[in-house]
Amino acid sequence: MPEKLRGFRDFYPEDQEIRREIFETMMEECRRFGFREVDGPSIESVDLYAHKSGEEIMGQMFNFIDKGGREVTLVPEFTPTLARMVASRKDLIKPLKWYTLAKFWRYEEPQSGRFREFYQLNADILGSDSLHADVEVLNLAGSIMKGLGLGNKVKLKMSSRTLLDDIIKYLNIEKKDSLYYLLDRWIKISDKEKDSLISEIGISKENLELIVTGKIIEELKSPNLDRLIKIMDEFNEYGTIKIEIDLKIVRGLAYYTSTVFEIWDLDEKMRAIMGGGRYDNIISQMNGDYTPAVGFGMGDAVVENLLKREGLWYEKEKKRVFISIADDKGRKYSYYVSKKLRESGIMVDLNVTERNLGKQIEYAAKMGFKYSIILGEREFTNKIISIRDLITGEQFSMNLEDAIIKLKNS
RNA sequence: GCCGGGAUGGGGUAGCGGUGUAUCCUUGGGGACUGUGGAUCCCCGGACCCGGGUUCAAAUCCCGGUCCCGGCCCCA
Repeated sequence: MPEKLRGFRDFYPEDQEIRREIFETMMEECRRFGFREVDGPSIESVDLYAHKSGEEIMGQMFNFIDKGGREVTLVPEFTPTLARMVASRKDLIKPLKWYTLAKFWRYEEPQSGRFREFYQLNADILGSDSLHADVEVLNLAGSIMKGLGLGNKVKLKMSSRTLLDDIIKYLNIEKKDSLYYLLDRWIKISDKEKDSLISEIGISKENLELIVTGKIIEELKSPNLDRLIKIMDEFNEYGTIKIEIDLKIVRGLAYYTSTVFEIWDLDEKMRAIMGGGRYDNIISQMNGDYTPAVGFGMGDAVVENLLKREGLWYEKEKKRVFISIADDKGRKYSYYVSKKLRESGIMVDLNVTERNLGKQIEYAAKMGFKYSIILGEREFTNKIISIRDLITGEQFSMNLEDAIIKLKNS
């Protein structure tokens, strides 16, 4: 039997149904915030990602030569596609609030919370450089967390590239990139590596401490700091999840310009659940029109890990009805009954085997149905249906109209 | 791309050079049951990841690959 490809996943019903509910929760929250759904291609030209550091990025993309000789890749992220879509439509009324939930691919080694194919929700506001756009995007992210039942399990960590640049200037640090690198990897690297980076940057331990702990903001005056604090104040005004400044949040992407943020589980045992920030220059790099933007991406894998850890990975109870039949009259009657029930909006499954009644009811019970309707000559002749509650064992007979009311209300 | 640990029916496992048909549990299918339950009993199906090598003999030892779990790099 052929194996599935490394880093790819099969989703069986018992998991897929839960995933579907989670995705619906995310997208419904986007719509409630006034975001509109968009989608893009699954394959793009590698040129679209060329603004990132050259050849090195190629090893992390699922790229190949297509039959026409084009160098293409399965899309590794949404933002460049989004930028292209916005740049090529000058008639769009700004600001845009767009979301998408799609599959993305990266050719990397699979590990906890990371696969080669994954789903990612993206939500962005384009065409506003106001801090209120940042707030709206963050409120959406916080509301999604609440909607998933994770409101008190996670926190939002904020920083700002421009603020960090102010700090670098204030403290007279020359090796900016090395400092970014050090902060980004702060939790992961050993003291020895830290020391070597510290001496390379030429920063004093006291000053570094001010950055890492965030205490630096108490003595710094800067419009970028004011902006960040205003964002946080307004975010707290709306009130969804915890928020804090963490100057160690850098994010790897070159295109972020000011605000950057991540959502983490409270004890920071997992990877970031969501990440994003403000990217004001990508679209103008494509068509010259200044279109500032802010948004985030949230993958499915870490969310799933966290929901499982918190015991929230389970299917909400569903009302489901299975029709069992006792004889040929019942079989024929079942087509009429199932059609009426389905037309009234009730989800109905029915027996598609030659099994005897006992086996049918056993099947319905094992599959987790709440009710089994039983149809046979008796029901057909008397124009009734019998409903057996598979949890309590109670059984009633009634006419179809009353049964529809009962099934819809239970 | 690199490093560590794994892989035995659908799931979980025992066996770790030779011992009869590879163990046990579970799941799946059928029957006992011609209009009523996950019980019970009976029957059936189903596995040593792939390829080389060592050996009289390999599920077992060695090498390579694949996939899984985790970590590094990177993180969109």
